This record gives sequence, structure tokens and C-alpha cells, in this order.
Amino acid sequence: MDLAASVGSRLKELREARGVSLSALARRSGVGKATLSELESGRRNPTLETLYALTTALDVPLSSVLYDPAHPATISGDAVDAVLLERFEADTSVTETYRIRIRSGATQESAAHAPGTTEHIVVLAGTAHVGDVNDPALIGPGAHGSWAADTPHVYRAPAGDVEALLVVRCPK
Amino acid sequence: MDLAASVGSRLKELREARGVSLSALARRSGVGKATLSELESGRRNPTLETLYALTTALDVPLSSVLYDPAHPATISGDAVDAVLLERFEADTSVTETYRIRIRSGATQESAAHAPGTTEHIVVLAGTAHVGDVNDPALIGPGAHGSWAADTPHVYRAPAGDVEALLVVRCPK
DNA sequence: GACAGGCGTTCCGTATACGGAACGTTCCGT
DNA sequence: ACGGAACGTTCCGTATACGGAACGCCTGTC
Repeated sequence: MDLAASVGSRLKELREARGVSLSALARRSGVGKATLSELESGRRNPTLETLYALTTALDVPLSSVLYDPAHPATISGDAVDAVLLERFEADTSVTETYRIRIRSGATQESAAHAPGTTEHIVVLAGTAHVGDVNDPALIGPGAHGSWAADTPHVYRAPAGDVEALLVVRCPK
Repeated sequence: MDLAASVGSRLKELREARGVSLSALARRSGVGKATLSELESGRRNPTLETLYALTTALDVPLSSVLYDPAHPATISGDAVDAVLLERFEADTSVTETYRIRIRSGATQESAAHAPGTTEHIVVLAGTAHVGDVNDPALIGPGAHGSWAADTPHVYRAPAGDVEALLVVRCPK
């Protein structure tokens, strides 16, 4: 996937999640409507200045629109849709926060990640069956679970779609 | 400090730390020498494509050249800056996810929220002292905590800034 | 139905980020 | 001392990212 296109769609996600129109964001950020329109559709290669104006208007750190193809943390699969909300890089670890949906009745297994990787989930709606492949936990709305992700683990929605936040933390 | 200038000097730092010459990096990354020279001195406003070519040639994630100068605080109190990442409305509850920073040495007390409100925290960096005002928990990097937020609770960063995700769930 | 206001897209002139080709400088090997 | 190579900077023509001004499309109001 093209870099500009992925940044564009990420910007669009953030804008729409806040219920802001393209015109309104352009006005607030001082960026031209033409620029923003073509940027969101991936037809432009934005400058740093433009990106900064937009991310500050959206109140997110600049880094949160930068998908990094070097670390393809694509969790999305048959059963899980994931949208990256934020990425935080510390001295010794990288933490990514995703908004995920597990489709009703579906199960997704994930292979072991890098050693030392851990995951957290906070379930927003529905009941999920997640965690170690041999001992997944049942987690209901408002509850939290965590597990080591350096062994195979599973995401399952036994009854009804599950909406959740997933936090993946892996050492560098 | 100007954004382009700070990114430029950060690039220069990374390049020199590797003992790579400006010409060599330009050659390896496919970026013009003129571009790189003026970029490092802060006289240019680079495009996303240029930045990406340079950071991959340096083998660092794109985000590592982006200082985040004074991230704007929206819901901030004395000790806590918070940025809303996402808001999810279910049948019986509303859940909001914030990216927060607790300033080093500072303490913030929060009054009781609506009955039934709960909060979760996942600490990204630093160590936080958070939870019920009478019994706060000590939470380190990568760890999770949760507490009932319908009683007074506290956020504290005893040593060094704390970066964290805060999830607030309140019934309708 | 006519109109006004907001939306996202497209067109267009201008500003500027881009790479290539010069340049002067420094550091070598002979 | 001299040549050659590599360095970082500056100049320049071209490509393109930019904002402003149109445009067509909806939705609401009188």
C-alpha cells in the first residue's frame, strides 16, 4: 500500500471519528480544502508543515498518522478488523493502540509475536473470548484482560460482535 | 523552535551517529544532496516521501524524527493533559479513550463521577500512582490498573512524566 | 419551487521542494 | 607539489504541493 494513501485514509478516519467535515477541518487548520481533499484520497504527497497543521487541529500527535510499513502490525484478519488509534515509542518498547471489532461467531488465531510482547484488551461491547490459545479468558463489557503475546493466542466472539480496544506492547 | 529545523537537526544527529556522510546518505536514500543539505539546516519543509526515504535508509521508524513540540492539552488539569482518542457509545454505556500525560511530580485529584463509572489505565512509560484516593496502586510501564471512578480518585507521577492510556466508561 | 448554505471535488496560478550539475574545500596517495 | 576523490554548499530548471475560486450536489427553509 502506498504511504501517502495510508496516511490519507488515516487522517480521514480521525476526522470522521470526530464528526468534523472536510471543510471545517480545512478552515480550522488553515489548510486548503483542495489540499485536504486530495490528501485524504492519497493523491498528494504532503509536506511536514501540512501534516502538522492537520494533526494539531485534530489534537493528535503527528506520529499517530504515520503508518510504518517496517513494522506491519496488521492484526486485521478474517475475524478481526483493527484500526490503529495511536502509536507510542519509548526508549525500550513500542506500544500500539487499536480499536478492534471481532465479528460474531468468528475466531482468529494469532501466531506468537516477538519475545516479551504483551497485549491488553478493554472490551467496550459484547463478550470476547481472548488470550492464550490453551486458556483464553471470557471478558465482558467494561472488563479488561491481558496476556503474553509471544505465544500463540486467540480472539473469539462467541455471541455477537465484540467492540474493544487492544493495546500491543513490544520491546525494541 | 521551528518544526522543520528540529526535524532537520534530528536527522543530522542520526546520520552522524552512524558515521555516514551527507553525500552517502543522499546516494543510499535516493534523495538529492541539495535536498538533504537544506533539510538538515532547517531551510526546507520536507515532503512525507522524502522523510520516509531518509528514515528507512537510516533504518529508523518515521516517527523517530518527529519531535512533538509541546503537545496541546485539551482536557488538561493542573497535572494531567488528556487528548480524546475515541468515543464509543453502546446501548447502556459510553466509553471514552484518552491519551494522557501526567506531569512529573504532580498530583491531580478527580471528584467522583456518575455512579457506576469505572476507569482503566494502561501505562506506556513512567510509573504512575493512580486509583482510589485512599488506596492508589503503583503502575509501571506496560501494566494495567482499574478502579471505580464514582468515588474520588487520584492521578500522580511520583518520578518522571507518565504517558498512559485512560479508558473511562460510564453508564447512561 | 426557488433559494441559501453547507458539503466534497476540480481547476488554476503561484510558491517551493525536488534532483542534477556546478562550485570551493579538505584530505589523501603518489 | 600535484592530481584525484569525496565532502558539503549553492545555483537552476522542472515538477508538484499549495490556497483560492470556481463547480455540482444535497439538504433544509420559506
